[in-house]
Amino acid sequence: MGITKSDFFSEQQNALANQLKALAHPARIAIIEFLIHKKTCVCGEIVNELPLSQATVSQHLRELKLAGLIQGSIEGSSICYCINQEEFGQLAAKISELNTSVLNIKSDCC
Amino acid sequence: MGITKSDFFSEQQNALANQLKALAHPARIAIIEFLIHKKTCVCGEIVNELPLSQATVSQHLRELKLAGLIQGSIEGSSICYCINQEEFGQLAAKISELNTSVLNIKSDCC
DNA sequence: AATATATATCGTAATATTGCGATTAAGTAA
DNA sequence: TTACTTAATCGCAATATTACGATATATATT
Repeated sequence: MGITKSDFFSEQQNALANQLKALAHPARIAIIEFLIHKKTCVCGEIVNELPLSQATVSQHLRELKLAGLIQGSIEGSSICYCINQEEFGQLAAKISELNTSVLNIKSDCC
Repeated sequence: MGITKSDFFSEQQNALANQLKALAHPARIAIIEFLIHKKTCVCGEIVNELPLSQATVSQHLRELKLAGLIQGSIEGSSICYCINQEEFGQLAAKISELNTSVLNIKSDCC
C-alpha cells in the first residue's frame, strides 16, 4: 500500500501523469517561465532566480529533464538549459485534445 | 525543510501547480477520461471502473473536486460527478498559452 | 599542479501522497 | 424502525517528495 498502482493504468495515462507531475510544482513552473522569458538557452542563472538552494534547484532541473520537458548541454564549465519544444508541445497537445473532448460533453445534472 | 516553499512563488504559479498536481495521477486521469467518455454526469459507476478501493477512489474524487476540475451533485442516495468545463478550459488555456510562448523561443545552444 | 567556478549527487529530516480497512453519515426501501 | 445502499471520512502503514548542507565531479584559470 502507499505506492501508486501504475501497473493497472495504461502507458498513456502513466506517461501523461508523469509529465504533469514534473510540471506540478511552483519552482518548476518558475523555471519553465524563466526559460520562456529569456527566449533562449540559459547557463547558470537559474539558481539565482529561485529562492531555493543550489542543490534543490539542481534536483528540480533533474526532474524536468527526466520528464523530457527541458534539455541541458555542457557549455564550458557550466550547463545550458532550454525547453524541449517538441516534448512540451506534445504535452500541450494532449491537454488541448482532452479539453476538446470536454467541450463536447452535455452535462444534464451538475 | 521538506515543505514546499509556496510563499516564495506567485499566486499564479501556485494555482497552476495545484491544478496540475490534481491531474498528475493516472487514477485521476482515468476518472477524467471516463467522465469524457460518458459524455454526461456519472452517478456511482466510477468506483467500479477503477482498480482501487472505494475509499481510495473517493479520495481521488475529493482532490479533483478541491482543484475545481470536477463537480459533484447529490442525486438521490448517490452522487453525480461531471467535469467542470469552465475550470478545465481555463487550465487548458494556461498550458496552451505557455506553449505558444515556448514556440517563440529560438534556442541557440541546445 | 593548484585554485576557482559550476553543477550534480549523497545523506538525511520534514512533510506529503497513496492506498485500504473500518467506520460514519445520509438517503432509500422494506 | 430496521435493513440496505452509496459515498465520505478516519486512522494507519508504506512510499514519495521537498529541501538543504556536505561532498563529489568536471571544467576553466592561474
